[in-house]
Amino acid sequence: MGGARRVANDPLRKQRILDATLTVIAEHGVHGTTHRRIAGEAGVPLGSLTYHFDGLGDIIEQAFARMARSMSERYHAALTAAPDQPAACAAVTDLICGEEYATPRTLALLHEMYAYANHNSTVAETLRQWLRRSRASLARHFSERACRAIDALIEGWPMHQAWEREPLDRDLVRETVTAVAQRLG
Amino acid sequence: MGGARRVANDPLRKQRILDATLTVIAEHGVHGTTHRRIAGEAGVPLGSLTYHFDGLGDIIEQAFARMARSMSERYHAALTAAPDQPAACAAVTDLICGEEYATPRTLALLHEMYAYANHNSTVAETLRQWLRRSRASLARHFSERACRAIDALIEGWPMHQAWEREPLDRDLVRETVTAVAQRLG
DNA sequence: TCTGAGTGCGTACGAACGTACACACTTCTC
DNA sequence: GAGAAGTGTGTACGTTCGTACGCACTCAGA
Repeated sequence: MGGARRVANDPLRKQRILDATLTVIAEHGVHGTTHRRIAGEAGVPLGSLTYHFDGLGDIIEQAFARMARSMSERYHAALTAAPDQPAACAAVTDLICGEEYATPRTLALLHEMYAYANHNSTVAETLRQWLRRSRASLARHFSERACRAIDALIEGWPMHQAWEREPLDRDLVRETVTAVAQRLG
Repeated sequence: MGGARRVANDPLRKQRILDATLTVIAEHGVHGTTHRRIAGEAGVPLGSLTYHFDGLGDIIEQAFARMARSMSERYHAALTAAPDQPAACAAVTDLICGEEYATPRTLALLHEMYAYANHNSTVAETLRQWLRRSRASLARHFSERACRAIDALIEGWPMHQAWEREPLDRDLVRETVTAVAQRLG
């Protein structure tokens, strides 16, 4: 019977492995991500990875899914807190310029995810979900057309800026976002 | 003496290998790019790669450099052809919506390059050069502040759109670009 | 206390990889 | 025609990878 069910010794191990995976990807890229590096980063034995996951692809897919979920939540929280459109513009400006979203680690992971999604349909679906949710968060404050333009700005600006020497001009970002929001309704 | 200089049988071989490398990267990602796949795609023997290049990293670096140069030239040509700012806005709209720049293959390669540049300083420098050149092309028609915003749009919009089902709304893009250009000088 | 089912891990193996290198081939000089 | 020098390639080697799997361990039920 199923009664003799043992419980896992370390229930958080799966999540620790996924977090370690994201660290390895951010540091070495997907092309440098291996079972052994992940195990070393997470401090777990090599066999633990094949026990909890169905291969390296499965680990990477779940790691990206985990990242997408946590980013989606932060995104949603930042935008739903805004009472009106000017506040929403400020929130978007924070997302673009801020220290939370546009960290080097996050941007590196985002690039890796976009690149990997081109070759893995599961990650591609995860990515589409996250784009859909972020647009839904924007739609509370902006017209559908404005959403598309602002989404492009949120996407492109930090990515470009990551390769510049100087920090982003916050006033310029806010002015651009506001202009787009007003012009497109 | 150096007089007995033999000439290469196939002087275009290096370029064919680099083009094949880009094809392999677009199809399998950097993480799935190997000497053997490149050789197969280019139709050259395996030993030919180690003869012409100093390892796989060298091949990838030169392939990305080749891509950046050709894209930079197209970018420059599209923008210098525009006589005034409205024409430049149209050119930018074409870059974002067009069939030339925003192809699935090009976008996939761009993502791979951005991701790889985080872990390879040579490719990072190549990327910075290409960003500098594209901004210089924009600067012929727009203020420096407008350049930054438009650059972000060119970057972010096709990348987002690649994951949508429906094609881009050309009028929306043109209106956004024009609005940003006017508002920021 | 004994048993058995489920948990978790150390190790080993086949495959694929990057790279080196011995060797054929071609063309120029004498 | 003989030798030299540079071009290009087939193959083989050492390494590292992903993954499988036998085995130790733990505890619920009898």
